[in-house]
Amino acid sequence: MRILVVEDEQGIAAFLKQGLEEESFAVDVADEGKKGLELALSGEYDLLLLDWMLPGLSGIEICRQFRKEFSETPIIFLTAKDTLDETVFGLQAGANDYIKKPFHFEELLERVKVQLRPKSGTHSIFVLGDITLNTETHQVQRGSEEISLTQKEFALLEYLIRNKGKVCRRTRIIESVWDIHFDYNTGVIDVYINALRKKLHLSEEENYIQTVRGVGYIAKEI
Amino acid sequence: MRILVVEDEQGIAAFLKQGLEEESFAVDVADEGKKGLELALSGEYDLLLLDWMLPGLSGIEICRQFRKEFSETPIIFLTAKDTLDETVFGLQAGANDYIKKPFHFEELLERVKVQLRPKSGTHSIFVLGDITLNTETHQVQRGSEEISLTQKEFALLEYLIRNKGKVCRRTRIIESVWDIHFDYNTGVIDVYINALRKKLHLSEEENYIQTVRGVGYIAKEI
DNA sequence: TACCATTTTAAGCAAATCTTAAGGAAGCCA
DNA sequence: TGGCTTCCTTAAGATTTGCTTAAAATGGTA
Repeated sequence: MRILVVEDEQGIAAFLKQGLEEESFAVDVADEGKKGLELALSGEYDLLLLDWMLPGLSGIEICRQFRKEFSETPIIFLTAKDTLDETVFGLQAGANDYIKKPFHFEELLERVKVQLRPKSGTHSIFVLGDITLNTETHQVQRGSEEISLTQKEFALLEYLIRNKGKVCRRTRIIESVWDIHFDYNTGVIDVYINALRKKLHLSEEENYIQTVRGVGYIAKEI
Repeated sequence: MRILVVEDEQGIAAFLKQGLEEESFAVDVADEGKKGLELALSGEYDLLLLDWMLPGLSGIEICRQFRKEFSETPIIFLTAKDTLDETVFGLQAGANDYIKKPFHFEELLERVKVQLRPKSGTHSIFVLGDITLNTETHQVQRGSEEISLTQKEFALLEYLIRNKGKVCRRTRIIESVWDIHFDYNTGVIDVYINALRKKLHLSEEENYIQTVRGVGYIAKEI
């Protein structure tokens, strides 16, 4: 799941980025309105977090313009206390929710998940064959055996399982898991796929993670 | 735990009643606004589930009136998609959460539990293996040995044990225990984890507080 | 004010993790 | 089959992260 944060206050932006990334979202930050809209319109994001007051373009203006192109992507506003009354306009402009500053991260996360749920089903347990992945406890099991994965391994496996049955293209993987949007001529994915297959003891017959030559990989029940 | 459901659609009401009763809640249903408010004001309920659109009194009106008498009892709204924008007013009127229709029962249950947690979780003694933590007396014991902790140490341990079995991400910890809601760049957590492990004499085998690299820590029975 | 316990910062070290690179294997097409 | 591309595998170097310790800052109290 990719989230765009448009926020000019460095501290808040960094805090959001880190917190959301710990919840295994891929997060990009724009510190200014025009840049924010530009990124948003790329259509790569599953959710937008917009500050209300922004240099360049205001949050509400971004919201309006963005809604012309994308009607589904949820938008959440971050509003300061003294502009709270105006949030009605934000909701009229197509926002889905708003959060008062200062906010608790937990609350924000809740709301983010609420917005994303109908789309992705933010259940914390994912299953692939006899493999289970729990985002709450950060545990992975194969049958009854507990598998210890590193951060990146975990993120990659989560991405694959979330997209179970669909081909995951290398570009998308590198974007979502590594947050790299350019120049992805690197072999990291291969290395990590290899590590996953090893740690999960995947054999020829139990090939839950199959390679699609020239395209990417696919996680499949067999 | 008693729950009042105010909902005019028979099907949904029955569905909720059965589901919640299976979770061993005591559930009453009102199919109309006035009756709902009347029952609610009896003060017998630990939580209210209010439909947004109701014959008689609207959900939001019930919410407002009810809040005048009971400021603590949590209220959750059930809102249809097309009235979603208005839920803001619900939250302003004193609701604690809202759920979009159609919803998954599991999701609703989760939210109900979240709302009831602060009340039901008033147990003052928490246990982790042979460690006990008493929030009332502010005492911690390992076996029969009394462990003397500082405030922060205590708060951190309490947070970890309250979330026993779940990964506690660093951002969350810093929020809940240190009350820092913006970018942090500090090693305090490490220092305090270290202090806890020392004071509790945690060894390799009795590793009740495990680190989840790149994410945070997890308190675990072994 | 001066003392003490507590909290926070800082820094060096160790270890896990991430990335790169390179040689070999396997798939694809003429 | 031969040549090309893509993928697998491994290992070494680079980077990040967490542990530990000590010293500095903070805050309460006599």
